[in-house]
Amino acid sequence: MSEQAAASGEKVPRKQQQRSIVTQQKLLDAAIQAFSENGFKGTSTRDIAERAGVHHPLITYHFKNKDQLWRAAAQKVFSDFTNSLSESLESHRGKSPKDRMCAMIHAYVRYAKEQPAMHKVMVQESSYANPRLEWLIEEHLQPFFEATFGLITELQQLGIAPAGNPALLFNMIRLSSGGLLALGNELKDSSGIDIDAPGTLDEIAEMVIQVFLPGEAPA
Amino acid sequence: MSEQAAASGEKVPRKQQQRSIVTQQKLLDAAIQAFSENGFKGTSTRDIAERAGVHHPLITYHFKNKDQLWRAAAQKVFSDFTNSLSESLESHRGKSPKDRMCAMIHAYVRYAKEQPAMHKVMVQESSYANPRLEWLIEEHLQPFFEATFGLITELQQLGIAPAGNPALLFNMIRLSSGGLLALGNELKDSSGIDIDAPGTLDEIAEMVIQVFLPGEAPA
DNA sequence: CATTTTGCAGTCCAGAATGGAAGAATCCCG
DNA sequence: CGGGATTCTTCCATTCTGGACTGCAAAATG
Repeated sequence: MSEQAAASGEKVPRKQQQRSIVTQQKLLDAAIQAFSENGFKGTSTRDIAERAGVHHPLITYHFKNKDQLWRAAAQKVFSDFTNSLSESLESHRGKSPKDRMCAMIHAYVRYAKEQPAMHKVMVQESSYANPRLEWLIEEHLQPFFEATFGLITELQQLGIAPAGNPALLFNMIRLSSGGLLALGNELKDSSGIDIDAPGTLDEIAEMVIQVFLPGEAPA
Repeated sequence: MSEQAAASGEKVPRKQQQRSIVTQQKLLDAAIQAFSENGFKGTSTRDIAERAGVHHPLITYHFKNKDQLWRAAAQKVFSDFTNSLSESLESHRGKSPKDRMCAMIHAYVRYAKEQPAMHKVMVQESSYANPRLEWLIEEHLQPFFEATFGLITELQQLGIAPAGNPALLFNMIRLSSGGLLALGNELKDSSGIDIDAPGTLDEIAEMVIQVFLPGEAPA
């Protein structure tokens, strides 16, 4: 479309400069960090800019306003997650439902460690009804959840996962996996669990599997 | 000590007036609500005062500052919880470990519904190391957790709870129970789970029990 | 290399949040 | 009912917040 536009006399936009990409990236990373620590209301654009090492009016320039910056940051977190997940699922295509679910849990735990902001942001935005929560659900949670409910139901029919409301079961799995990583700072002092220790991540994933998928896969 | 002080000539403080107690209560309730919605940084003392229907300098008067108000609010939430829990445990004294744990889970779910602020605040304060988190752990979480680890270990030895790190297991139970209620706003739209529907609370508790305590109690 | 667009620094503003001072109203207790 | 403590209200100075604006620097394009 844009080349056609050029042919028809409309101005064609120049390509984005490298330094601009770097600035946006720095702002997004800082925003994810800040928003996950202090929530939307509790985060000032100046704080984000400072973390990014950038003058604060650049936020207006690159993202228009605080709300759009939040959306861009959330978009990054969740699409990175989706990529990470589908990569993992890809390599387990054709395997048994239990294998696929196990792969999913491992991927989820791994990403929750790498980006604990994902879980934190979900909890924070769920605190009260707001447009960001609606956006989050529609854009990212719904599609992912609905795709997974099917797998859960299948596992229940195979006797691998316990019976009951699959949506409830799925959310418990999600909270057990993601919640632990989001609580990182607390767990060390309250329970002696060090999520940075090597092996802890796999230990968590394996325990989730053991608890939520206790049945053996049929031969 | 204070009566002796009066005898020895020191001035004895007058008793607190009723209206003062009411004001403090209103402020505490408003604070719990506000802090759980927007976190510590995201909450302004003026917002709290407004929710409480009270002039904002009264916060300074009654609680000295925002930090102390937060502590008083958290204190209320957690000691209410502790009371609710020990009441439930009291009525199951002498029962089997599994019965006691089941009672605990039901009590936890019930309280998490009544006061979702408890879970939200824990997640929010865990976002980064801070003095409030330290206080929370030392004052409320540590004691509760350590008391429960023993019960979990016992259940594992009886073959009722799955093997593995008891601290990890306990935290998964806690997150599965409390997390669902804290996500209330999200679950309805993302998963079709209505935590306000009658029976949902028991359904959650029963599923947690089914998943985390699958073994039968020995006769 | 000249021109034009893109990206950035610095400044500014109106409104909101903050802590706190000072005085008025209310209530307890003798 | 009066003195003294408690509780509340009004007001202020300072800082913070999101966002707008201007002009300069840097890079892309021909």
